Order: sequence, then structure tokens, then C-alpha cells
Amino acid sequence: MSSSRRQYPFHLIEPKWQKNWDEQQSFRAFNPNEEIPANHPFAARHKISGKVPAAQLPEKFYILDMFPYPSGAGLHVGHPEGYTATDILARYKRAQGFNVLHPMGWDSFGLPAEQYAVKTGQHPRLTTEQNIANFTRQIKSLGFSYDWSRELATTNTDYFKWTQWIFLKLYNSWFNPKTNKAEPIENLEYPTDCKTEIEKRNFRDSKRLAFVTEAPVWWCEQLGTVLANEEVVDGKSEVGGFPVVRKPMRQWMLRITAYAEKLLTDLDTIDWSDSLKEMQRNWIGRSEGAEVDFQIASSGTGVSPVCSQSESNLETHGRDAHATIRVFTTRPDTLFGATYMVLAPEHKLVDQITTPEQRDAVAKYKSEISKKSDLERTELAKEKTGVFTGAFAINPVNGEKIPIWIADYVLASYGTGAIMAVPAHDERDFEFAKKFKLPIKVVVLPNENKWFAENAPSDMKGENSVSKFETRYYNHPEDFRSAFTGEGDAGFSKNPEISLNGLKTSEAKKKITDWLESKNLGKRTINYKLRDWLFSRQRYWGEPFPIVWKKDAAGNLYHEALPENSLPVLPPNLTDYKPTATGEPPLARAKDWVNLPDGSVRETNTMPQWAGSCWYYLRYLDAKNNSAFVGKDAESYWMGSVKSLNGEIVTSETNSTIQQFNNSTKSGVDLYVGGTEHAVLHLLYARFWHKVLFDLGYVSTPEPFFKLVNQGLILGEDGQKMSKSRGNVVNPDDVLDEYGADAFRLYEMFMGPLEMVKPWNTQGVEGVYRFLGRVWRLFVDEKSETAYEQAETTKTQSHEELLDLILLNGEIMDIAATPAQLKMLHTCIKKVTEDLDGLRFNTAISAMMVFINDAMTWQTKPLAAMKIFLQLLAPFAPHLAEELWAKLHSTFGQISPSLTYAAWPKFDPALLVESESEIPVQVNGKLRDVIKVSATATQADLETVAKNSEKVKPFIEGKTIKKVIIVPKKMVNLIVG
RNA sequence: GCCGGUGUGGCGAAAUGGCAGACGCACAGGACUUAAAAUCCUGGGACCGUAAAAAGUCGUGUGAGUUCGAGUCUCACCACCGGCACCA
Repeated sequence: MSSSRRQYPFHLIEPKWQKNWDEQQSFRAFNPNEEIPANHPFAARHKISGKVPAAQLPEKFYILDMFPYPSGAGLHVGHPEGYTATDILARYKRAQGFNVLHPMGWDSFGLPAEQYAVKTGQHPRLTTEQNIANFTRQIKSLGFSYDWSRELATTNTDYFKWTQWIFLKLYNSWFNPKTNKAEPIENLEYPTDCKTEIEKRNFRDSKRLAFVTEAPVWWCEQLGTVLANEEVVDGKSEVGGFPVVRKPMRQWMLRITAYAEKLLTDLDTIDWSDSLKEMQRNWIGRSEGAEVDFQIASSGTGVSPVCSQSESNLETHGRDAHATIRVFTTRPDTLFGATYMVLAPEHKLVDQITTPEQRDAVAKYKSEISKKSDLERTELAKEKTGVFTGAFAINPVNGEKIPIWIADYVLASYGTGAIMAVPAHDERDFEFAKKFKLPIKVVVLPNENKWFAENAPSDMKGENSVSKFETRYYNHPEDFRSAFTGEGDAGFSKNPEISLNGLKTSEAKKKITDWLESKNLGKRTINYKLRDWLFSRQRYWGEPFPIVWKKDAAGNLYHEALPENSLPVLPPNLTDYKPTATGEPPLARAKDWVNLPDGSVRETNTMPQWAGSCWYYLRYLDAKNNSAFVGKDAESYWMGSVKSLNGEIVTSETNSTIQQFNNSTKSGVDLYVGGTEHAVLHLLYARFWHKVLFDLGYVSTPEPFFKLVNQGLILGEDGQKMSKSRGNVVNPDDVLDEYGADAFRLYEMFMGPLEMVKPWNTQGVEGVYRFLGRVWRLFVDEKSETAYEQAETTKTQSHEELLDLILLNGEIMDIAATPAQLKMLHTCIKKVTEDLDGLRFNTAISAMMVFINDAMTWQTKPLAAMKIFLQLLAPFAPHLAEELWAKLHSTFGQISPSLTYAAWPKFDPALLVESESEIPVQVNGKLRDVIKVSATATQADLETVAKNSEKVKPFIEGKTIKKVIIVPKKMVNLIVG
């Protein structure tokens, strides 16, 4: 407890109103056709009750927080930042007349509970439940207006039943490139050479959106599980920072790559920050280019087919696949400059093309590479390494024989795992060619001097002839500092059939690609950095897969989905949560669970934590539905696009970032607030699942989150990120004890713009706390407060009784406000309203402070003005506002008993008009005076008054006035010579 | 290296191209108090002035530019934060 005196009895007020809201179910959001009790304030506000269809409900507003992982450490001050912002808007939108959906739940599968279980044997569910209870207590103590009736946890069986159900939809779907969407697997057309049931099954399994593959994956020894690409950061696990290694394993994958293009282009239809969209764009990593086939020149090595239809969605270009290496390039215009090829060390043709003389060297290189961690492989400024295979390829445009190398700077997992090297026009190839003395052939010339000036060899300093530079660059490109990778004019690029010479890069790209396609040597291709999503984990505390494994007559293992009526698939009870001695996932310990009576065997992997968070925003819409993951009516009402506003709803046409976008595209969650750390994990995965569900007809919008805002990180008082080791962590419980929830909420919003990074400052909390104290003292009677304080020390009365001892300030009277008071009030209404629309909470709070500072000086406080002020304050400091509102109600009677549903005040522009205004007068742009003129003053009046100002005169006397600039109601500027 | 963001008092920050620093913190002085805390009032960009004022000059990371006028627009830099990074 603070040594200083409490500003106001928030310790009584806050629990009182939290209890009241809970009992009244004040923040229940009503679904279409759900019974709305006649005595609910929502019913009274909208004059509806009973079962109301969607068309007769008020317009919806779905405002969502990223649900937290309930960690053992409890809430940190960063959580309430986003939660407060959404809560303020939820309350504001409710007051405006929207049907507001504002839910909260728990992303409760997670590693810490499992690790605790491994260590202690305590079931992770128990740990999770304890943590949820603590988080619930903390979040409820902040007075957020969540509809708790929709609370969910991803670990609840009636939740993950539907996570498993969606997995079955993914499993039983494929992406049809012809319709460009996911379709049921039953619609799959089989190629003519798929005849037997086994062939068909293999083909089908290779097309599913959830599929099994044996591929190199990130294995984390310390965590005992594989991880997705997105969970690996700088060669370490994102959780814990443990090393990860590439390891081939049989794993479940989700075919997110099929949605790469949609995930990219649909970013244009949603209102997210540029930086976030850019992160997703970069992660998806689209590049346009061409695939080109290079024939292998060396003979004698039997090369087997590269493609089999079931594994690859690439088609052969119509040439003999037996003797070609396919490369991907974004610069087909530089094909004439390709002087060697490079394969990734893991490329499957490496062993087959390597000549006997080079076999040892290649084997040695490959083994060195395989031992390196990924961190070492991607080290910055690392020297290029590589080995010649002894084999050669034929450059298809000029027939030149070029050597084939292997090097780890070519990645097996991107493109075709092989490149044509054009050292003159690619920085990496340039470095490699210089190191291994490979030829560098210039085929693009820079068409401006700048590049030459920056990269020319030192002995050419002072030269200024472009042609000399060009000659030197062509003959000795290795003398230049770097490769020319920009766009320019093609040169030295012709064969008897085609010439690119003189063409701009973009034209040359098009011409050569057309030619390659016409000759069946290559084709246009788009590549993405995005990889399929590794979807299995070797863990206990996750959703089990609804999958069993069987053996066919030939002894081949294959997988099969369990029927929907077998859901949920519950995890078995274990006493030991470690992986088995043979490295199998912990679920494999439960032999009775794994082995089914019919001889089939359960999948023992579990889903990653991201699974549950991919669709929780849909479950909120209809959280108790037992027969569907979400009901149709609820889904289309809450996620549907905007409908025309009903008359009561006040929206600011200007400055509303929420309404910037075309209403026809506005759909899904209206506002989603959370941290930026989920930019390429949760937010990409959820969009992917949503698009699959959309394609399959289960949801009505292509995107889940229309507007998304990232709250900025809160740093410690020392300006460093908060951490235990620094000892600068601020515990929300302590802040609440000392200043109360309202002050805490207000401070988090007053610190600065929501999206900015900002340091915590406890004295700043004191500041807003004092402001709330001033509000309190403005409304209550000082003497009665003294009486209450004395009564409190005796501790014989209940909290409610104690609060009732405090009376309303006698200066508050039901009288008309003066014009000045009205102007003050309406300025405040306007500012708060517009700032809420623009999510500018900090300046909205300052506007209220300005109002209060002024109202403190009023002799009498007009009831109507004080009432409206409380409405403005309510979204920010709801407990205090409700308490004071109730006092107004008990004294004056005619006030609506429900502040939550009282209609948001409108400002009257007529009251803001100034009768007299102060106009700055400048001479040559410098401020010399401020003149007072009436609002009706003409421009000529303004000029006369300005010129006659005593302060202005010395600056214009004896000079000619060349020009007079008058901005009506703004300023006067006299230009003198 | 590439992409995105941010640079304004001692600090957090405000400013449709039009009086830079609203609001808050910290600080200083005063009132109340035996005293302190709390509260209330007053003052705070820098420089130069002055007994105190008033004038005046400079000032939004740096340098140019557009404009009657730039924190705001344009160009080129610098610094910090975040993301990506041998993706052909």
C-alpha cells in the first residue's frame, strides 16, 4: 500500500462495479435468434427482446484481442495495453449502438506446461488450469467488458474436437489449380496411369492439403520435437533459443504453399499496417522468372527421371528428362552470360553426375556441409565454398559447355535447388567465380555512369569515357568491385535464332522467355520462399491427430482418417511425459491407446500450438455449439460485410481509420489488436485456414481479420525491454493495488500512441491517477467524504454502505450551462469522439484533462454537462464513471440507470463557433502580433487591423507592402520589400 | 545488404502546410499545515537582456529544395528501433 493518501476509494468502487456487471451480464453479446431477456439493458436500448433475427439486430462490431498463452508468470503490463485499447473501443461502440462482440479466451496448449510435466509428473492440464485461473483473476480485475459467456480454451475437449474436425477437412481436401480453390478430395481427378487402388491412394495422399512427407525438417534436441520454419530464428528455436538441426523425418505437413498467391494478393483487401503486410509479403517471397533446362554434357552416367507425377506439380517441358538439370532464374535475360552451374549439395543428381575423379572431393564437401549447423551455413560475410563435380552442362542458348559445381550457397529447398551462375550480374556468383577463377561474361551494360563511378577499378579514376569503362568492364569484369545486378541494356546475347542485343532488361526477359517456351527449353515460373507448414510435433500437450495407420495386403503402411463421430480424439493418460527411449513421441508410451483392436495404430504426433489459434475467433461467434464448429447464422452475422448504418449510429465520416476501406471489402473481425510477434506465424496460419474454410463453404468471408493493429512494446523504466534478469519488470497486480484499474487503464493509453514502443514510468501513473482524483473531487461533497473516511476506519459497514455515505457535490445542479461551458464541453465531445475513431487514446485523454481543469473553476456545475463528461470518461475509466453516474442517478432521478448502454453524446458544431478569434499576424513569415477580431470580420478588416497593430508597425513602416496573404480565420502575413 | 518504422524541452508526448511544445511527468516558488503528505495557485525550450518585465535572436536529427509561410511536402544523408537476409 502506498504511503500517500488514496485519491479516491477505487478499492471499493472497482470490485462493486465488476460484480455488478457480472451479475447483470452487462456485456453479453446476442447472436441472431438468441433469446434477449427483456430486462437486459441492451434490449431496452434497442427496443428489442426475445428471439431477434439478424436483420433486426443492430449492426455488429467484432473487436478482438489476441488471446494470451496463460503462462505461469501471470499477466505482464504489455497484455493490458492491447486489452485496454480494445475495451475502450468496445464500450464506445456499445454506446454508439452497435451489437459489440468482445470475447476472451486462452491459447492454452504450450510447451512450458509440458516441460513442467516432464520434470514433475504433474499433468499439464492441471498446470494449465491453475494458470488460466490466475490470468482470469488478473484480467477481470481490470474491468474489461468481455462477454465471458463465450470464454474458450484451446485445451478444452469441446474446443479441440473442432480443431480436429477442421484438420479432417484439410485432410479430405485438395487444391484444384483449375478452380483455384480447395475442393473435397472426392472431386479429385486421377491421371490415366493411376489404375490400381494403391496407385490411386498414393496419388490422393500426395494431393491432400494435409499430407505426410519424409523430408529434412528442423529437429530440436533440447525440445525433443521438430519445429516449423517460422519457429526457427537464426538457426535456433524461437522458444528457448536451442540449436536446431536438419534431419529427415516422416512428418505431417499442411499445403500452405497452394495459397501463397491468395495470401499475397488478398493483403491488398485488408487494413493492416504497411510493415506487417510487408513482413508477410517477404515471408511469402514471390519471385517471377523462368525455369530453364540445361542438358548434361558428360556421357555414361545413367540419370534416372527427375519427376514423377505424384510428387511434383511441375510438368516436364517436353524434353528428355533423363539428361537435364532444371534451374530457376529471375534473370533469364542473362542466360548468355551463364558460365557455370551450381547445384545444392543435397541435390539428388549430384551423385549421379559426379565423375569418378571428383567423387572423393564431392563426398568430402557434402559431409562437411551436413555437419554444419544452419547457423554456420548462413553466417554473414562467409567465404564462398564449393567443389567441381567434373560434369558439364550445355547452355541451351549458345551451346557452350559449362562446368557444374556444388556449393552450399545454393539452397536445396528453394526453386529447383540448382542455378545457372551468371557472375557478371549476380553478386554471389561473382564472388564465387572470383574465388574459383571461373569465367565472367558481361551481357548487360549499365546505362548510367553512376554504377561505373562506384565500382570501377582504382586505376581508372579520372577516366570519364563511358565507352572506356564499358570496354574495360567487358574485357576484365573481375577488376570491378562488384557485379552489375541492376537493369540495363542487353549485349553480346545472340545466336542464329535470337538476339537480345540492345533490349532493356524487361524486354529482354520477355523475349528470351518466349523463345525458350517456343523451343520447349523452359517456361515462365513463379517461385515462393514460403514452404509448406510442418504440422506435427513430438509432444504430449497438443491435439492428437484423428488419424490411424494401417497396412495393406502388400504390407505398405498407409494412413486413414477417423470418422467425424469419433471426435474428439482424447490424449491418453500418462505418468511419464518424456519421449520414449527409442525417440518416439510421448503418446507412444500409451500402448493400449495406440494399438486399436482392428490392428490399426494411432498417429502419435500431436498438432502444434498454432492449430488452436487458427480458428478461435470463429468459435467465439458460437462458443457453445455442439453440432458445428460455428453456426451458419452466427458466422454470417458476426463475420459478414458491413450493412447500412441504422439511424441511431453516430460515426465520424472524417478521420475514421476503421472506415477508410471500401465497405464492400470490409468483412471479418472489425478490429484485431495484438503484438507484432505473430506477423508470420499465427496471422499467416489463421489466414490460410480461413481461406480453406472459405473455399469449402464453411465461412462467408475470404479474410478473417479486416483491420489489424499492433500495440507497441512497453519497455522498462530504464528504456530496456522488460526482463527478470534486468529486474525492471512491472507487475500489474502491484500497480492495481496502488492506483486501481481505472488509473492503470488510463495510464497505458496516455503513455503515447498505441502502436509506438514506449517506456513505463510509474510517476506517469501518478499523473493520470491524480486526474481521476480531480474528477472524483469535482463530483463529490468534501464533507461527506470526510465522514466516509471516518466510517471506514471503524470497519463496521459494508463497502456499498460506505460508498453511499459519499454524497454528490452540491455545486452540481440541474441548470443551464453557460455558452463558455457548452463550448468547453462540445470541444471535448468532438475531440474524444474523433480520437476514438482514429485510435488516438492519448490525445482523447488530454482533451478530458483540459475539460476537467476548466470545470474545476466553475462556480456551479450544470448537470447535463457533467453527465456527458461521464459518458466520455466511461470507456476509459468505467468503474469511476459508473459510480459517479449512479450518484447522479440517485440524486436527480431522471438519469438512465445503465451507463454502458447510454447513447454516445453528439457534439453540436454550432456551439464551437467562435464569436471572436485571435489571429496571428506575421511580417515576412515572422510572428509579430496576435490580433483579436470578430468572427464576421472580412479580409479587408483583417488587413486593416493587422496593418494598424502597434507591434506590427515598426516592421512595416517605411517599407512597401508587396503582398498580403490572408487565410480566413487563420492568419495574416504581410510581405514587405 | 534489403524492407518497414521513428527522430520535437530534463522526460512521455501534442500540433488539416498557418501562434512549435497542448496534456502529463519531473523541477522551482507560493498558499494551507506545528511539520510532512495530499490538495490548490503560479512559473518553466535555449540565448540575450532586465531590479523585474518588455522587446529581440535562435530553435523540431543533418544538408539542400518547394512555398508568402515547413515539425509537417520533395531530394540527399545520419542515428536508433523492428523485420528479413546466400531465396538465384
